[in-house]
Amino acid sequence: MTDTDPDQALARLRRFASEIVTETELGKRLHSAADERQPLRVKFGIDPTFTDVHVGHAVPIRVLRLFQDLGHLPVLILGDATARLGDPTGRNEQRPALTEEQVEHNAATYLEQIGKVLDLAPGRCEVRRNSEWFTPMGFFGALRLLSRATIARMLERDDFQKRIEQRLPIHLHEMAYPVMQGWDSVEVRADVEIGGNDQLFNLHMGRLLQEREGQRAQVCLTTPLLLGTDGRKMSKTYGNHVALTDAAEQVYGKVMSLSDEGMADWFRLATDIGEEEAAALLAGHPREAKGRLAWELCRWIHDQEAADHAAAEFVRRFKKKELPSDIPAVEIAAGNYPLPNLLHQAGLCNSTSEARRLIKGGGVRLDGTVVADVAQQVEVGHGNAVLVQVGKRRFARVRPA
RNA sequence: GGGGAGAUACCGAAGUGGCCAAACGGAACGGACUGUAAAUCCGUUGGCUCAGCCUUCAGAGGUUCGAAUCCUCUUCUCCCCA
Repeated sequence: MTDTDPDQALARLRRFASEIVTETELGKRLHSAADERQPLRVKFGIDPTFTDVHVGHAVPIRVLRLFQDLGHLPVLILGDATARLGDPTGRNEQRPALTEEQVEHNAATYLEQIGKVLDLAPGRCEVRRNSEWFTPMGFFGALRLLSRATIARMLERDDFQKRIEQRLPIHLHEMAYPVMQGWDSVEVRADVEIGGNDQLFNLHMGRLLQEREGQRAQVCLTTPLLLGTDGRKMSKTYGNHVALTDAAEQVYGKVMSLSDEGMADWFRLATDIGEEEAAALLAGHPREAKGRLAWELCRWIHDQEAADHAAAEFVRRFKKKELPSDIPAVEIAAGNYPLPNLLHQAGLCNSTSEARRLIKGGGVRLDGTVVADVAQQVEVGHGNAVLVQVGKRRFARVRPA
């Protein structure tokens, strides 16, 4: 335990909270934890359904980090059991089932990435997998657990409600999801659970189940959902996410294409910049503010050097409209190619048809000049690398293999 | 167990014998304008040896000169009744 004043701790946590159930209760627990020198057990669960953790996921993890810095104990739950089922939250269809191998692989990559935000050292953090208790539970154990929730309660969730209205299938096992997540809280005796604000229902389920088990119901702290590059909720499914595995240039570029409206949230949730400084930045030119934001994100996900480089590269490419300094080289068999085929072979387009369309649309440059002729022949021979550009972001130097 | 409706391209959704590679909308991509923002405007959106050809409308068969459209079976979903 650190000696941070509990009231101060609460104030710092509030920055990330969209809702706290209840704030009074959280305050009390922070106080009693300090008095008894007994860290709070702060739970956060993440299902290893994909290979990348993105910045949106990282928000609750940052809250976990904050709790950790305040001397509390994060309990990170890798939902290897729940991942195989799939969280129906916000879904209008069932998720595909994952195999055990996929889940294991994803779990490993998740831990590595989460380690960038949270100190995972034993003693500083507890990492659990929920297969630990769900596997031995057995069918009847599972039924006993499910008997604690009702259909009516589940139907309060509007994602289920919508699916019913739209006459989409809802499978029984999908209803099990919130109950499983709630049971995790019972198993780890969570004092607090963190989650995105779309998780509120699931977090409440944890309270309910804990009470039935005679435990003190956890405090729920939800964080606002970070919006992705297209203004929708950040999600891998939408492809609008900034991943913790993205290269610095990608991170910088993606952040720069955020909408202005979303910026304030990003400053608050994804950086450590203080409120006043953030307000000052936001009052200035949005481009400057966004540049700072992009730089901060790069520094966080990579390091300062990478951030500086990404910033310089960005200016070079989009302000001065120069070519990027590192254009990937692509080798293909030497020969004379019709332009569409060249683009396809070099991997810049998915098909020659797509290449033709882009050429007709004026989106293709050869050695810096727009080429609108579909029939253009390009010689790929010894010594002469051809600089090919498709749109604003796809570049390659094509040379013979 | 019985009855009814349905499965169309990335998604939503028209089409119900030839004029359908398939309306429309969303999304995406390219172009213009910019701050690689948003908004707006224009274009594109199955593949190819590209003014022509080839493969698509849940899957497998069938009818027909010709099928996304009709018939049979299969798989999946929704609704109603038991």
